[in-house]
Formats: sequence, C-alpha cells, structure tokens
Amino acid sequence: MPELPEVETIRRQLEPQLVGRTIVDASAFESDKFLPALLATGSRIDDVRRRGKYLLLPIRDERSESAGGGSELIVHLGMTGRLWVGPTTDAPEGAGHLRARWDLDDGRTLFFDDVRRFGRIAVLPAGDHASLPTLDALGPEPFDEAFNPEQLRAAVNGSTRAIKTQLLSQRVVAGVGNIYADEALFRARVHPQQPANSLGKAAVDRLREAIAWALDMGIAQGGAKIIHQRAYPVDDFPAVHGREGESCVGCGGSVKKITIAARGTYFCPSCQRLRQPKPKTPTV
DNA sequence: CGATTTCCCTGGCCGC
DNA sequence: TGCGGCCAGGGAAATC
Repeated sequence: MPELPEVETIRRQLEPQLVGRTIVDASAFESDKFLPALLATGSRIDDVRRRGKYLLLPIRDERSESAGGGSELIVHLGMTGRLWVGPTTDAPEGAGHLRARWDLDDGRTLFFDDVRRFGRIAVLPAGDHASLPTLDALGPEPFDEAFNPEQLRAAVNGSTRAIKTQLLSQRVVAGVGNIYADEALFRARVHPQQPANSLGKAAVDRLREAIAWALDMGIAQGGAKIIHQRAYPVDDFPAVHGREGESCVGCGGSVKKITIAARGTYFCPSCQRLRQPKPKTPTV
C-alpha cells in the first residue's frame, strides 16, 4: 500500500539511476493497464518526479523533440506495485508478477512488479492527464505552500462527506492513503466520520498540521511499510492504524475499527469525538 | 452533479 | 495437510 512517503522514497532511489538514460526496449503484461509501457521505447528519461502517489517521468524521443513537447511516463503503484532498477535484464527471483520492464541503454533494466494489478502505467503528452481523473484533479502537495489552512478550509467546506473520505479522494491534498489518513486524524483529534463541512477552524488547522507531520515522518522513516517491518513500536507510529483493541497511546482507551468508504478505519473514540456542527445560519 | 457502491485482483489468513 | 471462503484496498467506472 504505497502512499506518498513510500512513493517519494522510491522516487529518490530511482532518480540517480534513471535520469539521462534512454529506454532501448520494453515489454509489458497483456493488459490495458500496463501495455502503455511500450510507448516509452526509444525515449530518454529527463527526470523522475512525483505528484501525490503518482510517479511522473518526463521523456523525449526524436519526434517529440522536433515537435516541441515531450511526453510523460506515468506509473501508479496501486496496492502492491514495486519498481526498481536491476543490474542486468534478468529479473531477480522475488519478481514473480512482472507487469512491465524497460531496458536501459546502460545495460540495466527498470522493472515493475505488481501482484494484484491495481497499478497502472500510462504514456501521455506532458501535462495531459485527462485520462487519469484523479491525477488531473489532484490536490496540492502536502509540503507545498498551496496546502494551507485557507485552502484546506475551502476544500473541506463544500462537502458533507466524512472527513476521512474527503482525505482519501486525493482532491483535498495529494498522497494521503488509508494509513496516513487514520494517523493524521488521530493526531488532529478529529473523528474520521466527522462531516467535512462541520470541522471548525481550529480542527482544520490541526488537521493540516497533522497531515504534513504524518507524511513527513513517513518520508523520514522511508515509508510506513518499512516502519511496519521494524521492531514495534517505533515512535508510536502508526499510533492507531492496524491496532484494533490495543490501548490508545494518548488516553489508554481502546482503539476501535470501523469501515469508512470500504476502508478499514482505526481511531480512538475518546480522543476523536464526533462533534455536533455549530449551526452557521441560525434558523430564527 | 455529487455521493455512494461496485469492481478489479491474488496472497494470506481463518476455520474445519 | 488441504481447501473453500473471505478480506485487504487505490482508483475508476457504474449506479444511486
């Protein structure tokens, strides 16, 4: 379940290995989700960027060079996607579900393995994300100035949905997945089912800070998955996610699990109370 | 048109 | 030990 911190970690690993390389050959699993990988053949990788959970690799070939605009190789890891550069064209043994491979001009190969096939690959004209609606409507990066209290309040204001559902939509802020949504809401002491438009100013401010904090910590640790594999607990993180029945690190109460938007949702009912919205326009 | 539900996938886990 | 059944979950499509 790569979320923003995991994707950023992967981006940092790939960048020095891919920038400047030309893709000399490619192959892909027979599926519309992965076949676009072939379209990158013959192109040079100019950069390795990230937006939310999407990896964006600007690429260019002779044709696009003369035409002026480049393309982007876009990779989403879905639930189980893994992306790495191998020293040769031989895939290591652990790669049991290869969905795409790009052979590079230095003899190495970029592999994409994805057990559940929730991942996706696209090659599109640079900036043309119309065919990827979530990317097209992606909210600001959590560490960008554009992700500020005013923006979050405005984004949250227009919806009656549960705040967690809003966070997972990627439109309010980019890159928050199930784990970090739970952790940010816990830190901000906001109930995951609180209607988005009923959050007070203070709660919105806490939530904004908590989202940035959680994702930043995730990056610092190299991704929640890696944290999960380490001796537990590490800095009480994750504090609630995956800890049903354990005692809350804040109050000692019991962590509960519910389902929101078909996602397992962990929270502390006493630290994160559902609050009645203040009526904004008093009805006489 | 916004919100909700369904679907895509397969390894892992549970119970018998 | 083997096996059926069910769950997880990001994002897009279908449906409400």
